[in-house]
Amino acid sequence: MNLVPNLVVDRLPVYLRALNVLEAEGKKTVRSEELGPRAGVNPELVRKDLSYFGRFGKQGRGYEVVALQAELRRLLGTDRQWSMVLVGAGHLGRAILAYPGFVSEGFVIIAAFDTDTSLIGELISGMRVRPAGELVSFVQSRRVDIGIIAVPPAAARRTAEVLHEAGIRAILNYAPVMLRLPPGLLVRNVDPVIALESMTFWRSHEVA
Amino acid sequence: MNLVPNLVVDRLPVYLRALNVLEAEGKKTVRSEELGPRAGVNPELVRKDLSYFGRFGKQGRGYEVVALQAELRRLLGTDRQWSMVLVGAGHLGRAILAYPGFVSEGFVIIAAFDTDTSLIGELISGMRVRPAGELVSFVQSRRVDIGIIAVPPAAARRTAEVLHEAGIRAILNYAPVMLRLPPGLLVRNVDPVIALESMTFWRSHEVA
DNA sequence: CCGTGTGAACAAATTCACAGCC
DNA sequence: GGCTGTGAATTTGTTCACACGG
Repeated sequence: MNLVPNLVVDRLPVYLRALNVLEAEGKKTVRSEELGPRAGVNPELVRKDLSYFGRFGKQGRGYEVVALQAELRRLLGTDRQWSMVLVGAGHLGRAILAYPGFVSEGFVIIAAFDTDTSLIGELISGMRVRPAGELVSFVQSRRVDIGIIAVPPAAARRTAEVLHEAGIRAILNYAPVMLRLPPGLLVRNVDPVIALESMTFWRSHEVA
Repeated sequence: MNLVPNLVVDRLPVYLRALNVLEAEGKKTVRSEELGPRAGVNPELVRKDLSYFGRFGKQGRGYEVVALQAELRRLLGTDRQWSMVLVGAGHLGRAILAYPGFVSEGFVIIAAFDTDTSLIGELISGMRVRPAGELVSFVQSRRVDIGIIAVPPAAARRTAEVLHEAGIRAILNYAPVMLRLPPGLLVRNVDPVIALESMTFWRSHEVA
């Protein structure tokens, strides 16, 4: 499965999102001609991408919405739960704890940590904030799949190192810094400013 | 400037991030050999990418950190301010209003809107929440470059339409839905679940 | 002599176009 | 007849390798 291109994998969640909408709309089947545009790609790319993993469609009919949904969830691993720990319980951390979109897709935050002693013990969205010093022992005593970094930029690298040393191999990084990745560690950045800048570039270079 | 590949443009903000770190570290110059890894790409790609826009380096020396920073900011348009309106003042909206990373890069939120009457008039991070009904007239009476969508998924498409009709041509979408884009409208999605799923895919297919 | 800038070689991704199945 | 699945053609992106400037 290492022969599947990265870019293909990155589109699978997008297809799943589109299927969730189709399911909510009560559609039973969908053609690549419709699924493509809903995911922002063209139809033949949908077919090509899916063909890396199997033959999920039926000629003359298209794809069964619910079946393809289940198939993608299985491929993405979201047919099971993934447990996460949050580091940083400031504004961003609070919003992350309150975000309803994680649990519905199988991502569960099981603990939150912060260095700020004034926050420790506080309940945020029903979650007690623990002292950062307990992070390593917590991770080592439980199955934790993913670490979420929501600390200030200056603390991000150190936090990533601590998480990695504690045995975590996947990090969702909200801090606006690029983390240099040790081999075997997966990192995804959530960085709205980078997203904004890729729009302002085009707006700044318009011919009009 | 339309001949510049999209992928190249997407990497410019990443280079800028790396340069910001280098500047904070007090480095005066940087070679592509160092800048590449810090941005998660290899050195020759840095040189090739930058060469689309000019010759910023000096042979035998590398790039001047501050000068390249300024050059990239100019290219990305972040040498000026971009004004944004926020739609949705729930948990997510609050975190967005409190996020310090926007202003430092020239992105300023000038108004916040919500449909929830119990929120209207409330002060969040010093910003008064306005009724959603005032959104269109506000946008039409001011220069607003970017709309930020932080509403529940079901309301996202309608919000995008309203922003677009009011004349906004760039949207930062935090709602977990893919917006079908009218031509001329730029959209970037900030979706942590999609980021997570592209990691769980690989973790689910490991040979080990 | 070191490191950029860049054409040329290569690799990867997307689109085309159609055979085959429902 | 309609739509998938897929090799082949094409386009796009990356890496190589080296000439050239500081």
